[in-house]
Amino acid sequence: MEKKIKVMLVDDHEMVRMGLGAYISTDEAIEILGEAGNGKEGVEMALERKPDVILMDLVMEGMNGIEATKAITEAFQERGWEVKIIVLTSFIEEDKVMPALEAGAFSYLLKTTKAEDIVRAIKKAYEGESVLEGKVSQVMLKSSRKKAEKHEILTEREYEVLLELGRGKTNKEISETLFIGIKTVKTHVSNILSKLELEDRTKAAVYANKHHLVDDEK
Amino acid sequence: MEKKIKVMLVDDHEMVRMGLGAYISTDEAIEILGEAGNGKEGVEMALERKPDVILMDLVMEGMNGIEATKAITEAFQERGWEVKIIVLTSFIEEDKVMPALEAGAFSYLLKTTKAEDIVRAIKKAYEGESVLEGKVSQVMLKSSRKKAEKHEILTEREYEVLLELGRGKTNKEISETLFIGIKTVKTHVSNILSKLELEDRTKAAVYANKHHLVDDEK
DNA sequence: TATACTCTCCGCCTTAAGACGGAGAAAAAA
DNA sequence: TTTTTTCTCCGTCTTAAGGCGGAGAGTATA
Repeated sequence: MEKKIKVMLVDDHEMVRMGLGAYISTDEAIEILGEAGNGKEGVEMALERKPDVILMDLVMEGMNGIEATKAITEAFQERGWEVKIIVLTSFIEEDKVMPALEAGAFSYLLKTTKAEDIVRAIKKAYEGESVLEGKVSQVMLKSSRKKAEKHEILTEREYEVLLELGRGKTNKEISETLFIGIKTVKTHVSNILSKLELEDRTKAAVYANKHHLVDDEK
Repeated sequence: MEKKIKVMLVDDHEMVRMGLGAYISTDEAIEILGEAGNGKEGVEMALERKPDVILMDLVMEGMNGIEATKAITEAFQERGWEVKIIVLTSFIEEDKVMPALEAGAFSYLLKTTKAEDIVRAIKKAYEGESVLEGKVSQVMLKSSRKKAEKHEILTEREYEVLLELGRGKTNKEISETLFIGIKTVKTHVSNILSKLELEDRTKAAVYANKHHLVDDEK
């Protein structure tokens, strides 16, 4: 029992840190190395204190959890250190599961997870065993067997045109934006429609928006 | 000091409840009456234990915070009881601020709020003073002085047509969905375009999507 | 080198869109 | 009761869209 698992918390919710910290530190095998309130702080503290396990929130002001995870993973790799990052998130954010894992997250838990299960996950992570929230594995499966999003078969130029379609532009407007002839735009649009199996530009615009291809600020 | 403020927590994150609970109960003027892990439980417990103040999470599985707030407010009003509900949320969910307040929320705080400030808010709520996160007041201002969303000047029927446009339908498809003639659809579409100051159906479709008028499931 | 892909642009043709103006019926408001 | 709205539909006219086929130039790839 001489060596405790050194854990760090990164979360911008003070009360979450308090709750987690309080519960976790009741476990003799674990010690809390420190807490950080945002990604940047987290990265710095991690490099300073070399934790074994980091509980990382995803949604944070400034540097978010994915960026912080990536930064820490890379920095530790360079130095030959090791750390397991457990991503904690409020609810399944489907589109962030894969990026988080790619960024180097080792486990993925929901914040609704019971405290004792989190402690268990920390121990498992320390021992090299990854824990993924049930729903997460489903998301992974879905995204792996997902027949490559249709729009991925578009060429680069076609994709650009699709974005403009998603903004509601006419062929003329697109031709002016991309500095090409209207005829060319029409060719691209036709190709896009047939590749995406859509009937008209309006459906393409809806497609682009539904798939969050377009910037969302009104 | 004989009478403590009776507080209840409703949040589906056990660790938040633990953190909040632990901190809050260190304050002599406050006692934790109980914790609930979802809206339904929260409503039942509130009716049973008659708390003075409820800290209510907004995002929860099953019955969410807004519904729970409404249910509790109504039930207490019927019985002539009083309770102050403080809504807690992870980040500014602009579109939920007003609904929450309308449902009867007394204060609105972010989860990033420091624990001591939360305690302060509880005491103020008990004394009848509402606390609104700075950003919240801005949102309220924005939504109150907001020049009625353009689409609010649409007639009911036009609005229905706009929804179909947002789904990418053609005039013919819309006419079949709404059981009206194509000519009629065209009239509606023309009116919509001129009212919303848009040039074509594609822009209308984008508009509908950007304003979340359309159901979002892919 | 030969092949394939991408981006660019042409003409021709058909049709869905959209503007403009008009109008009847029903319901709500003045 | 008169007026206003709303919903419905008509005809006409113009044009943006989109399908089809072809093609030259540049670049990546086998």
